[in-house]
Amino acid sequence: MTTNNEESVILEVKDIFAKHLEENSFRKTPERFAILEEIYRRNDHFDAEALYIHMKNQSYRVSRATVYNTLELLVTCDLVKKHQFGKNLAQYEKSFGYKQHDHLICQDCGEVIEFCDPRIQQIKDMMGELLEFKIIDHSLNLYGACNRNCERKKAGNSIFNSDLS
Amino acid sequence: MTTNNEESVILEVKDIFAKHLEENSFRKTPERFAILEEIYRRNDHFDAEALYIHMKNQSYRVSRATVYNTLELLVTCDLVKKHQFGKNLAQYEKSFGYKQHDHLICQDCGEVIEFCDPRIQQIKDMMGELLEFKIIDHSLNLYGACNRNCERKKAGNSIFNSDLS
DNA sequence: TTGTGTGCAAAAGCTTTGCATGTTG
DNA sequence: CAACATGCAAAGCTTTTGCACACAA
Repeated sequence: MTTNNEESVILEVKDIFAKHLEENSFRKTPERFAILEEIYRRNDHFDAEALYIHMKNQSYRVSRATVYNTLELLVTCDLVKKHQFGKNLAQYEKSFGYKQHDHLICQDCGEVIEFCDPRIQQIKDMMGELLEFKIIDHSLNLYGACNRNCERKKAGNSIFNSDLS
Repeated sequence: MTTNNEESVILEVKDIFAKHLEENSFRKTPERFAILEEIYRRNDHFDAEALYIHMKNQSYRVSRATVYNTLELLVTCDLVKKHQFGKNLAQYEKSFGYKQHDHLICQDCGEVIEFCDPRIQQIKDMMGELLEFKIIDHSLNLYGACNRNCERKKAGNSIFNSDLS
């Protein structure tokens, strides 16, 4: 993950966001792009308040209302994904260029690990057909306890794949 | 689902709850058993407020604090399951004697359909081993739109509205 | 009798809304 | 210039907490 790559991703998602705003006659404000950039410089799961505080700390003048409003816009155009990991607190993560993945959450330390499994897509397809539902989205969270010392793992965050297909 | 069967289930879960309370030196209060009974007479997904209102409407004197406290106890001893269907609102359902199942949620009308798929257990087992996690629980929600008339359903069955009757 | 549980109301925490001001198109 | 977006603060909602009283053990 080079800095150059990060920069090019940011340019790309800004472009996507700009198009989305244009298509829906929303205004291209500096706040909206600043929030998008801030999100794409992160590599973790975060809540709205953390994002707001982090921008404040960088002396960026932005309000909670705008943060929430922009997050909603970004979710709508699939640049950001919104999660609920068992608490009454929405968590977000960037989603452009990411493979569909699910989450394993340690109930002791809160660590979130990502994983992929093709069977989940099979379940979606099958249940959609069986129950006559048009399935748009899903959320699969596994809750448990990491077997090793939570504190050390809290630092890192990894993506594992087990692609059976 | 005969009434006799419902009554015997209620007796059984009250017994389980009583044992759980004893084992943990919690007191067996009438409120706690009344809430348990109320939950086991329902067949839907409900939120804490709906349960509270419903008991109030039956002239049962109970407080929100006790409802939340008791729900927590019931979740701990696996008599009730707690869900988050994408909103900042916890939903509950009785869980004794129920096969493990997951949920399909209509984003238009809020209808909740339950389904089972053995592959989810396979995913849990595999990911637990692969990622060295002891998996305790999971939540799989599929979100989408039911292909048929949502509006009719919206009136009768909405998990997002309290049953005040 | 003792200490936990309860009811009530206030507080806390996350999110949304109203309004005056600023800025995009 | 008009309409929409923003900032700020207040309000809304769900859930938790503090305190005095009640009651289970």
